[in-house]
Amino acid sequence: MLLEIQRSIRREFVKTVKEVFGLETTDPPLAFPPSLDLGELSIAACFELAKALRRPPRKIAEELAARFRLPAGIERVSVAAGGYLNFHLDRPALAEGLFIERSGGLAAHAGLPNAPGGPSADGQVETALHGKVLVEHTSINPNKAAHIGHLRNAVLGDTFARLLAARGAEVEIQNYIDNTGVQVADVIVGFERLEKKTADDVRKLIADESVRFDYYCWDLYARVFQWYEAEPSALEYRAETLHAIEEGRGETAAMAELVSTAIVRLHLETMRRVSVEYDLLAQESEILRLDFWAAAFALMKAKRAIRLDERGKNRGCWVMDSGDGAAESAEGEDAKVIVRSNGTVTYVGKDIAYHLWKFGLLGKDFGYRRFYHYPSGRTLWRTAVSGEPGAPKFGGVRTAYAVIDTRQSYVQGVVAAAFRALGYEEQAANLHHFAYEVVGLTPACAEELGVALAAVDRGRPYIEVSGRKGLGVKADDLIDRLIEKALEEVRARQLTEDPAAQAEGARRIAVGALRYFLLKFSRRVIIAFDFKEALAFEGETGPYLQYTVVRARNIFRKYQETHPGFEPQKMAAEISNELLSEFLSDEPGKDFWEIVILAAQVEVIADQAIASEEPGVVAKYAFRLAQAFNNFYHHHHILSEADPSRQAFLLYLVYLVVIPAKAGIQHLISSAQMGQSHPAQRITSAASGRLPRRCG
RNA sequence: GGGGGUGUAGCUCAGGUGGAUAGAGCAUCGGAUUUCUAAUCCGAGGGUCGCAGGUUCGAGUCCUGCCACCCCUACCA
Repeated sequence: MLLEIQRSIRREFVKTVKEVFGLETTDPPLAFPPSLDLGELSIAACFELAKALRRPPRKIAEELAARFRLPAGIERVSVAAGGYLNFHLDRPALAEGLFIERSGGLAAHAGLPNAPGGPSADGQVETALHGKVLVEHTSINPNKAAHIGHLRNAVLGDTFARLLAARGAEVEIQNYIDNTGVQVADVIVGFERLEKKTADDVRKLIADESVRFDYYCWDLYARVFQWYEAEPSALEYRAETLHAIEEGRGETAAMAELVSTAIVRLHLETMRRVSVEYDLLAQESEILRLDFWAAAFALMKAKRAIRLDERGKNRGCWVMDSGDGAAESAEGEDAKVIVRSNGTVTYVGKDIAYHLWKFGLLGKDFGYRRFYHYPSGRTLWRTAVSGEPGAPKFGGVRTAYAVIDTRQSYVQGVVAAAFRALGYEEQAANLHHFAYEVVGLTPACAEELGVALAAVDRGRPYIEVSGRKGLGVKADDLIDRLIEKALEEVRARQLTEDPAAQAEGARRIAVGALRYFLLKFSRRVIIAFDFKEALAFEGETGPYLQYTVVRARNIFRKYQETHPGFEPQKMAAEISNELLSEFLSDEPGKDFWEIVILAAQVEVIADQAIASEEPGVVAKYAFRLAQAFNNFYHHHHILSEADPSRQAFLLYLVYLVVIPAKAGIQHLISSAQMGQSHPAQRITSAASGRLPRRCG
């Protein structure tokens, strides 16, 4: 609704400028005026035009205002201050249109307004929503338990994917599994050398229900590093083990397969607890076994994207001259090694191959096998050397997002540079490194976990987590703790006696709190994790949002007790245009209107979040909306309202707010699977140690 | 050395491709309430937007130079 209005204002502005001044302009940015007295949407572009036209901006704005043909939904245009062009919406019309959209659809709007690539999506967002979109996230090394850093990755990626889906994109979610890397090798070294275990021993350990296998590996991994430090010669085992795994030979490789698969299963369970699911596990083992690299290598040699370095420190290596403007590779200093002098591929090389496959540029495909069935009905597939029938078509997308921590920006840049060197400019532009910062621990938190800190460390803003030292907060421990605390709160409130219902409520609240906590920060800032903050249920938190919706629903529920058959979504018929203008008009209706206009912004905000790759934008919005509602809730007691038409209007208003609030919550926080939700709950008006992978 | 990030209230953070009076949560203090269960609401105090220049009608936002902290810059992933 609001998207269409914005679009028509932009279009009309460009047209009017051309008519009045004979000047070609681009679409002007639209902003929200500081106060609703000034209107709902504003354009500041007249200040800019003043230069070209050599006239005062205010005069320009006035002339444009006089000639502006008002698009549908706009009541009037005004000029303010030095030259702002402000647009005042037709309030009853907007409320009505919004209600119709939100209340489910109406054939009249069938699929039109915000369909992907349709007229309303913003230019840059349009590309993202067009065709199938691949989101790669989580990608944890399968060698030990997941920690909070991994949760941040998964929650960011999952929320972003939900937002894309809500705006109409077809989304494919992949989790890259580096099951043949050094991280796995290190744990295998631990099993084989430190614990003298056979593959069969490990198999028994995995089956032993009294042992948390991922926690076991967490400790073992730390022990292996202690050993490496005490005895550097032990590093030879690491190289040896890695080679055996890469080549898939012997009991070592079998054990690695056993361990990584077991850990992957545990990671899936952990992520399922916070409502994160995947479509495909893309494994490095298949990238190796199916010679994806060979295909990529041939391509790169043919297009001369890669060269054999014959001198300097990289002698004998195939390298790429890195960076964007790298003309000045003095003695190969700026070159990135892709193939080592011993002929093996580096991690970047494998990643280039994987990404080429993502865009369907490799000319090869994986085999696929079913791996896991989610209770939600989704099937998770896993790559395999030889597949089984029935697999959907994976990869071959036009746009791909890879959620990988920011420390790997350089490496990801190399992948994009490879694309460009191969002539895939468009794909390089649609290959998004969704970079986010890591999660550290506050010094206090680290000490709480039993780490002895030096005085310098105590003064730091955060302490880096380290898988090698076994320092970090395990995801499941945190979730357990949150659930425990939520359960106390649920019991204290005595909403229900049923223990099962209490447990379910506590679980939902815990997940909501955790997901919101991880989303409320911009992805660019380091989160210094602290139990007190993460366990908070008040203020800007997930439970605050959840409770807001509960309140709204309770109003309807109670009202239904005295008015059987009442259905909020059918109120449109009862609320006349006159009533709407009466309650939304300037003076008395300002507070109401403020909420309506805020509630109308969901799609605009969602598109903004997609364009900026910041799910946090939606989190902030959902919070503002909840705040506005809670304020309203306290000032207007609806059920005891004596005036029936006023009461009807208030109920109508609650409905307008609760729909986008619910949609916001579902996308950010909740466990509900969006695909199957009621159309009105979607964010579309009518269409219905080191971190992940490459780190541990 | 090179590349990137961060620096905004006591603390943790928001601040559309420059715009109209710099915001929120927490914490502190003061109010509201036996409810459409308050996981709430209202109010108060609290700011040299790291520093210095520049660009222009207008800068927290853009440019330049500094300062501080962090990350990357492996034939590791």
